[in-house]
Amino acid sequence: MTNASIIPASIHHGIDRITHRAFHEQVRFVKASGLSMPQFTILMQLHYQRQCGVSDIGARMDITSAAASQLVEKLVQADLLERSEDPLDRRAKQLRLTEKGRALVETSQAERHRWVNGLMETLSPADLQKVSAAMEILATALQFSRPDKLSKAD
Amino acid sequence: MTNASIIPASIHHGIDRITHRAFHEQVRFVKASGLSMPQFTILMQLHYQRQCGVSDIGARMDITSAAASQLVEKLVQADLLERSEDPLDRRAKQLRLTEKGRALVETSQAERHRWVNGLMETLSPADLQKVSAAMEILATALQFSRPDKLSKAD
DNA sequence: TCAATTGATTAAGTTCTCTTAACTATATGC
DNA sequence: GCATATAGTTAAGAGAACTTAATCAATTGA
Repeated sequence: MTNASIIPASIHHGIDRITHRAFHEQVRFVKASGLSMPQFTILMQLHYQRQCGVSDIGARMDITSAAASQLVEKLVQADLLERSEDPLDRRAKQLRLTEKGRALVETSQAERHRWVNGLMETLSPADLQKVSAAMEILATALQFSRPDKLSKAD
Repeated sequence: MTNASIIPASIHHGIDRITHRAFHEQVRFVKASGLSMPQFTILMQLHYQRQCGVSDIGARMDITSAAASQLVEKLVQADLLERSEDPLDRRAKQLRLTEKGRALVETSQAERHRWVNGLMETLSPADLQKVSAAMEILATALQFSRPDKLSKAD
């Protein structure tokens, strides 16, 4: 660790507000889409993970694989997820977004980008540049820190 | 608007990843706290809004006031919300966080700050400084843009 | 003053998530 | 080869969040 205990409060405050806003918009979008939050969460996980099995879903969402299986079933029915047999282990299933699923995720991102743009347009070019640089730094850091893949804890 | 249509994609990408991570951690925290997401959403709304009525909750969450009333009731039972009569309009109720409610929200923020700190500690002091400056800019912008208060649309 | 509106609650019923338990099929290891 | 573990599904039922409809009390306004 390069610098411990000197993290400026401004960072916490900024992340708090971004989270609050993003969360609110996300909930609205999902509700409008007709999906439930858990269903949408699965789509997002697969967007960032490309592919995984049913029990991976359960592990990440802290629910049983039975519950995960039921949620997945609905998404498959809705043609948002593709569920195929893993050729290397025929017990397992490979889950992926369908074209329609991918499109929905992209729409949700586009919605987010819309209000982000509204925010950015209020900034001076200099501030915009600063925010852009910082975001690149953050995105890179998040890329490496991700507890995304799979934390096989317990 | 000072600058339209030239918003760098890096900003979108960064916000996307922050949102994804923050969302995941938030869901885990709420689940562990024993509350449901809608319940926790109300606590967060009151954290940022200090006080509001039952139907304000419904409006913001896109649910009927009947539903809002039921959710509020549970939070009052759990001693997380205080519900008192509005002296200026005795039909209305004033909702506020109790001390316990405030503490829970603060714990959720502390949890977020924990992983944010973990991320920040991987950065060089120079990058940390850049992120800090950008976050101040963003927090300020969000303060002014907020659709938080009440959008009395339709 | 009295009708219409508004804020909130309650009741009844629907839908969805999630759990446990039982089951199927495949894989692994002695 | 056979026992055991693993991936996933299904069924039954509990619990939560919603909705609509009915109700009550307080406010507004013509």
